[in-house]
Amino acid sequence: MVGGLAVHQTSYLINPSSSPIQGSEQRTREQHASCLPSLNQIKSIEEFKQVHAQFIKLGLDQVPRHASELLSACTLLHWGSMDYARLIFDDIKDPGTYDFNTMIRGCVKDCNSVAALHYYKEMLERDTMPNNFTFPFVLKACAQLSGMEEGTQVHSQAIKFGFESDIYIQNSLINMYGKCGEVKSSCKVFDLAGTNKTIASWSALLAAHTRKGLWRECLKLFTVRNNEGWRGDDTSMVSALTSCSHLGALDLGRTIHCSLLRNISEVDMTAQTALIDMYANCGSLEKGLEIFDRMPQKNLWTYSVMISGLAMHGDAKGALQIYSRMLKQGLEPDEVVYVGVLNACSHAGRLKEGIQCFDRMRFEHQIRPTLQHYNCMVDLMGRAGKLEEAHELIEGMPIEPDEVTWRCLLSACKVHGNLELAEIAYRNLLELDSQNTGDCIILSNMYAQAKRWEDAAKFRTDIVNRGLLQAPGFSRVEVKGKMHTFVSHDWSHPQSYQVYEMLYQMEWQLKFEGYSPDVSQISVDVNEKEKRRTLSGQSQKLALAFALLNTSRGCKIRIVTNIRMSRECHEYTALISKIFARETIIKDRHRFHHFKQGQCSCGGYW
DNA sequence: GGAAGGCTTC
Repeated sequence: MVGGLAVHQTSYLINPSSSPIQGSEQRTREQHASCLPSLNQIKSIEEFKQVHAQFIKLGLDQVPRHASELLSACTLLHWGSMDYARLIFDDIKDPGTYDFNTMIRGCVKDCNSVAALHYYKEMLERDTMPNNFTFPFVLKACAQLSGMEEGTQVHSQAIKFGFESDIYIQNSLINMYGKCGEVKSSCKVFDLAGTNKTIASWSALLAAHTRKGLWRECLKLFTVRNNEGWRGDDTSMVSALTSCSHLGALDLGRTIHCSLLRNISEVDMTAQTALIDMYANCGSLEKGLEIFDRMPQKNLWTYSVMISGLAMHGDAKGALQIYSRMLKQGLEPDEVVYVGVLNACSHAGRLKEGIQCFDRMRFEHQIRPTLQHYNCMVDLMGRAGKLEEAHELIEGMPIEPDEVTWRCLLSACKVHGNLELAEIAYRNLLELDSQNTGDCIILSNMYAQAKRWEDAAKFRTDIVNRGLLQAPGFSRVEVKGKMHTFVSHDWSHPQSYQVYEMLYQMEWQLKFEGYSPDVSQISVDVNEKEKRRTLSGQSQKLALAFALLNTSRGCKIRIVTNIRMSRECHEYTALISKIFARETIIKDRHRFHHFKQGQCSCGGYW
């Protein structure tokens, strides 16, 4: 109805009552065809069907050129329909390379890569020669599938057909290997491209590294790219920003932000979202919020990133506000949004709201909870002290719990001192063959706290007997755009001597504040002095001392660590932030802690 | 005769 109306209103159609052309010469047909609307002006599939009917009436659908045009309009325009396109394609007596390419391209656009590969196969079976346009589409289908086997085959066929040095195909290959996680192969193709390289070659290469978690390498390549004079490409910058975000590299992230503003006339939504994520993940939540508030348009990703950012910083109120704004805007939340929302509740101990959101996700938004959601819930309940309920939830889950699930329960047991349930959690971790030394250490510490030294020691020897290696705890701090990494009792840094001297001064001042380290968390039965020595050399403290030495007053200190903040370290940092009047932001394995004037943003709940 | 490549959240 709507389509019909549109057609009559625009009146560029031939009067439907006029007689069809009976096999008259091409020219008459073409004259009629010229009265038809330009295919890319069509706004809906209904309208398209009417035009298609006219083509059939005029016999134009059998003219190869027109048939191809109809096909590509139907596959590629926003209203397009692959089901209908398939009918048109099946009607073409002898489809050419262009038609096959159109179908492959359409299937890829429709995210139906399997169908795309079928058309490619059919193309070869019918001896239709693929051309330089065919391979980018087919490779994109392989990339969508993460199909390394298919991708490699197509790669050899591209070589066989002589397209080895076509830069579009090379870029598609870099992308395909990247999506398959084969970064080495991406690099190989990239190197082979030599001076052919374009800006897209770089961005595909950077994306391949980011996807694989090779963030440092991504940033190194990004620097090389910049030094070679490539500018003004926001896709590459998005990959670089993502890497900064994971590394906590704020200074570099800021530099990229500046160059985005300098080189790109209009920063798009994806880049802005990546900026918000970078700022939030690097400890500068305010800056992230500022960008978020200024964005005239936001999509699901933007909201999602902002919610997770606020959650990580323990701002549950803010996260829930953004979540309602998102709903008000009519956006349908997805499972990732709910991971953020549940995390926010968990980090702030908002048990009631967390349970409400969990229900809303399942019943109102019809999202089946994933293991990640259940893990958030176990964490939320456990840390709020509802240990039995958390245990019940695990037992009743429709999915098998994993290591994370039991570890959430274990650490909640540690916080609330429930040894009995901790033992159950630990047994389950053993059954899952967990190789994590942290689990043994938690239990060992719990026994130590209960003064059950023998049991504590048993768990320590367990670590040795099972041949477990403790992943070294490290802390990173960025000073003048350069990352410095410290492990516990580290002497490898060139400034180590000064760092330990600073540490000594810090502890001296802490003593004046009446601080005495809580050594009860150390499960080895050694003397007090030895325990104190263990505590004072922790990587976070080394990083803190280093930052105090190398940054000026008024400058915020930002540290990223891979271990979970201990009570002792928390109290230590809070006091240092007061004594040295330095705002200190620490990102531990789970969240951010903002220390200011002796207080922490988490309010002691983490 | 006509078409093409790269990016973001847990």
